[in-house]
Amino acid sequence: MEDVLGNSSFFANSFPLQSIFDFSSEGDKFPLGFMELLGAHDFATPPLFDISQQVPPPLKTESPDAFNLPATPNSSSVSSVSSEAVNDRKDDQRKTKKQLKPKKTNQKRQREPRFAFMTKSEVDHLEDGYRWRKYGQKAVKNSTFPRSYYRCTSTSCNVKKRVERSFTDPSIVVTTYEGQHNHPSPLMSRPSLGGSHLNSGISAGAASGLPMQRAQSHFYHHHQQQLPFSSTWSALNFGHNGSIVGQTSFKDHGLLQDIIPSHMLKEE
DNA sequence: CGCATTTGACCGGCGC
DNA sequence: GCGCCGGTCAAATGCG
Repeated sequence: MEDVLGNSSFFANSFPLQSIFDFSSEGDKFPLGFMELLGAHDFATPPLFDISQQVPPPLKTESPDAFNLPATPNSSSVSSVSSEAVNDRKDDQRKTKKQLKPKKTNQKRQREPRFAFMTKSEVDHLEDGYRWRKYGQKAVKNSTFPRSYYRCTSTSCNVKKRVERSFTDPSIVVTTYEGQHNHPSPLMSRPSLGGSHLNSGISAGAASGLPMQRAQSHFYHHHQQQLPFSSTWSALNFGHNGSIVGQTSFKDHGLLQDIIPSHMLKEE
């Protein structure tokens, strides 16, 4: 499971993404090309394509910056802004659920920043250095494949991810991360996983607590940090025949031209 | 025995 | 107001 990254990486379909996350209404294509989505550019423009389509800007007193880092690595002391909010709400919800006590939280559901990526893989659950527990599975509308919901097993870490196969290309797995790890990867110390590139690459992120967080800001979420993206991704060992679709050269259009539909590129 | 997965039920948000 | 849908819970079950 080492040399999987060479497994024909390319920006395969972009349509599945579009349909899945509906960045924009179908008619309008992307306001930004996929390149921007990947953070290849500095998109200073706000939520043109928030995958969580709900971004309620004025609801909380969170500045975009605060939103950017709901659970900062340093604030792993848990009590950080939005992540905590989510936790509270969930806890509340869980408790009240059985007792049918509908406590109306006035505020809209506050979501963690999310980012998604596509991976060409035969297996659904890709190894990304963290341990995940599956907590749900749902059938996806317009797709024959179910969507699986995972949560980080680390107690204080409420990072979630959902995994589903692309409807249009079953060989592609779409993984959406939500939230940020406030702990280093539990698997990093495992020698078995310690591919050299994994170790070296991920350590930078892990040192700060979260390898994923960097990539996160570069992806679909509209807040961004200037951090090395590709190294992070390559650092992640998406084992099991997995290869990040689009991990490769996004600095120029190269591959993209072949794969991304014209309407994507013409927007630039 | 402890942990992960499965799966049906439940809940809230949203569109009509 | 109602129904649909996405997301989550938690009991039951499986597995190492």
